[in-house]
Amino acid sequence: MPHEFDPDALHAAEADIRRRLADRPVDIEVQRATSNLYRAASVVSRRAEREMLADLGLSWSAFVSLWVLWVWGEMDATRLANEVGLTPGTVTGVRKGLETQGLIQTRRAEDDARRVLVRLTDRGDATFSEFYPRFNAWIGDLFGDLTPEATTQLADLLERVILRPAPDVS
Amino acid sequence: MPHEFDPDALHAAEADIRRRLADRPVDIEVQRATSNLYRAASVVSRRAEREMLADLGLSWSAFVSLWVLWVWGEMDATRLANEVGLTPGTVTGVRKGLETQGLIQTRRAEDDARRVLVRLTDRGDATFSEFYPRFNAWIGDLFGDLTPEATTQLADLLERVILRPAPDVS
DNA sequence: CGAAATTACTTTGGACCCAAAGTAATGTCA
DNA sequence: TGACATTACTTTGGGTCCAAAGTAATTTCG
Repeated sequence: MPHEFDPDALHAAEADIRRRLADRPVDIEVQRATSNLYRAASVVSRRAEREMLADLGLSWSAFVSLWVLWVWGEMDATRLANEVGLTPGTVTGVRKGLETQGLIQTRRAEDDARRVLVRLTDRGDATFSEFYPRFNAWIGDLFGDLTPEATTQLADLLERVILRPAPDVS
Repeated sequence: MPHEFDPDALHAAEADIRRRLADRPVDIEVQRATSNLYRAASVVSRRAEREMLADLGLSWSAFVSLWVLWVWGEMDATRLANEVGLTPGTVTGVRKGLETQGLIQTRRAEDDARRVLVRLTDRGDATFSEFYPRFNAWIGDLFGDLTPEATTQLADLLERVILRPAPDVS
């Protein structure tokens, strides 16, 4: 059986933390948000890969790359890396995999031979268009506990964390 | 320079998504929450490893393991895996690293020779006690945009995602 | 123009982590 | 008691990802 979290253990953990660090309530909440953030991301991507993406032979990052290209159309590798949240080096690998699967195709930009333009193939577009509604229903179920308002709020809060600037090292 | 997200690109992305999928507003928010979740987790753990944990030679998971042991005291490897959100196999590796660094020690349970009990060494406890306030200040700054209430709400929303049961495969 | 800097991407090396199979200890039950 | 199941952990094999160094194209500037 694949690895999952134990609800009782999580709740016991929180009660225990509150007791032990009762004099630093703000710290506890920050630590709890941090810990839950990492665990929630793991849960979602692992379960998605296992329950939805395995059929298509896609990793989480490969799937997100397809999603970005499906929504936006052709773009260069640097922008794709930025959108998906990967390093350029990792995108090179993901790209090659998707290219081998025939889901995307790449070409050099005419005006700048350094840039690599990436887009879905017809097959990639058809595959993704067929798949996406199913995926969306699945992921919606994962957030099914949350009202639409709560989902929006979650997205907003996370965005503020993502966009927090790195500390000034000057 | 290490890899970071571009705020402008993220906002442009969202505007574009809204335009292209304007007829499915709920789906968009779910997808946005999912995407931001993964990216926020990456940003936090990567930045923590680079800016805070590199000095101590700790990975994110090793750090969280120490934190759990510091708060709770001795526990067996299975519970540690559960608390940190790793598979048992991964915990074996993390444990060996921390043991080599002299920060934790392990022993077999007297009443059940299968169980491995893990706890901080005196040095591990001292090291972590000295380090934790600095780390907490740093991570607090990362969430600095959020009010205490918003931080609590974020933690709560994430917890609901973590605890969502796997779909029934019966 | 041409050297130096910058940009866009690729390669390399290694850390991390999981799933699945394997090992050893304990529990169950006829 | 003894076969079988279960539990706790470890090992193995492989995928994913990053940081840093490397390559090639383009831009900047004296």
